[in-house]
Amino acid sequence: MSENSLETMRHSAAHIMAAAVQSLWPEAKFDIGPDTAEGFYYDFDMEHRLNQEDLKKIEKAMRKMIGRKLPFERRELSRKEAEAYFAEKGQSFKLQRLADIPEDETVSLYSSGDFTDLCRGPHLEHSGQIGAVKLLSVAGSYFRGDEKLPMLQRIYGTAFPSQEELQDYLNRIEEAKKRDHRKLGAELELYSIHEEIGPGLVCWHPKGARIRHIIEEFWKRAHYDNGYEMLYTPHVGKKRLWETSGHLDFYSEGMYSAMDIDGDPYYVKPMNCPFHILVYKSRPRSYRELPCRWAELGTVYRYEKAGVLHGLLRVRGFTQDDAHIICTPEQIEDEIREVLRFSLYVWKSFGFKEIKAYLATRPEKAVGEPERWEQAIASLRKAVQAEGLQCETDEGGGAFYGPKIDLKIKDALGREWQTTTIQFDFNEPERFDISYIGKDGAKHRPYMVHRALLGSLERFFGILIEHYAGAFPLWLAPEQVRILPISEKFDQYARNVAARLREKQIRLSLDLEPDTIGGKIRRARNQRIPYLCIVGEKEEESGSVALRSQSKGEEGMMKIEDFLARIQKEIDELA
RNA sequence: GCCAGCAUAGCUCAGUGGUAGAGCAGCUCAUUCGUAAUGAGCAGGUCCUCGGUUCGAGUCCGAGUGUUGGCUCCA
Repeated sequence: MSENSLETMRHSAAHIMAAAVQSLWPEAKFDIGPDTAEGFYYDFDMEHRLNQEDLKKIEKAMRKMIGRKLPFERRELSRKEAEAYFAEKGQSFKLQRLADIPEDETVSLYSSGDFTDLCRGPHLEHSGQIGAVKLLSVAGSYFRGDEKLPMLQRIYGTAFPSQEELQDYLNRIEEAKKRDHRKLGAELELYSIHEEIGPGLVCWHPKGARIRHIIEEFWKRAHYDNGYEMLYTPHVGKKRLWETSGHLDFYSEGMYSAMDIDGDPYYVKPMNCPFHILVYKSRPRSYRELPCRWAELGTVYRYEKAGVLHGLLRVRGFTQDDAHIICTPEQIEDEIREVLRFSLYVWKSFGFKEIKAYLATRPEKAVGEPERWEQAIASLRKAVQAEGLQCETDEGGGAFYGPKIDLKIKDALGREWQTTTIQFDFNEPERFDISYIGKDGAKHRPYMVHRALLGSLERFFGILIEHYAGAFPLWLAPEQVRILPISEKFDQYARNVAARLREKQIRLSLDLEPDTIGGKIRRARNQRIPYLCIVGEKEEESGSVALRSQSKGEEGMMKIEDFLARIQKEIDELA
């Protein structure tokens, strides 16, 4: 049985890679080798530590096998026979994988050349049908992904039908490297992380901070316009608070150890919710004042394992664009829908159009009555449908305290990023015993929803840098315009132009260095400045600038008023 | 945290056991220029840290720190 899909080809390529590894290191033990979204991998266990040189050797052996058009031969056999086969070969991982196969399923082996693998298939007819192959990297990987189990060596590779398609893929990787926010972050002087301060702790430089400020202003305006109020809350709280909230029971591995203040242990906050709840609890609440929509750009600190830190995308101190919505059960559906609508508006404003939803439902171990879970999930589902979002359901994937919707956005390179999260919480309202007085004069338990739209400002900034490849749209650009006089003779005119633009709050600089115009342009281009105004004799005579834009290049002479009108319009449209 | 790499000037990198190098950036001087690099000069180093081997370590060995690619986890 064979099927010539890309997945099948990659899976077959994984087999051929395993065969090549077996030919080079006969003592290797094999785990599994599936295809992935981008290619394939195979996990091995052996004494020899694989390196880059080995990948070349393996690739070479693979090419040979591909050239020999080795058939993939399927053989079905009894569980006993299969066990005997892998036991004889000393393939202990294969024996464990074999034990995972349900009793009623047939056990099949696939052979290609001297390599035989436990495999459901399907495969290509023969290895000659594998197109262009490339091995990419070696990495460690736990058996079954469990950190208590042995660490295996994983080789990642990819395969495409043709050399051209493979080259396209490799070019995309190159393009992604050029956009890497860590590289651009240093080049454009946006942020830095210092060994002396600590890993995962971010310093925002003037240009990065300027962008953050613009994001925050936009965010606050949008929240006020959409019925939210802002809170500011402290960075630390007593041990007792975190016991009440349940964080010390369920989240302690993410929290830093306590500090002593007057003999009392205090913890730095990993979340803002307990503080918001105490604001709610500061006096009795009536149903008339619900929903409460309270937002905060709350800076939190979470312990992340050293190996997972990654630029701005995974850090230990970050600012969540957090909010908590406390409302009555009758309001919950509208509230969820409103949050989702608001989130999509924010994403659109920042230039992200493709968005997918992931709904996570009740896990085995959960708090809260099942009916509440059902109502919550139903309202999440309705909201997603109402907004016409594509949605996948992750059954049992919710947190123990409530179901959630996560949004993933697609960037300019088609990569997905998890950002927005909208989470029900049936735990904390109980633990803090919060209530509201209903129409009936009785106390009722409100619903509570946590939500972060951008996720965290650090992570969002990282995504934004890569999405725009450092060339921020005009409204976000830290330096919107640079004025470049042709020579020092026109410095004064350049200053006059700058003054005209500054009156309109345009962020700009003047390049008065004694360089050639080519040198100045090059420098400005490298800084990804949206508009360059080149000024010389002709411009001075006519009260204009020679415009060069980041997106279109040379655009010719333009009156200062016309230029101002144009960029003002662009800024207003968040373009 | 675990596995495997990497760490030399602000940045990108060369330097295989014998006196630390280049380009760019910086500073100074000259040049006054029309759309992606004007020229010359100067300055710049705890070769990540600590320990070891050696007559001698940027180079070899060990430990630590940071970082990269993964695993696990997640905003």
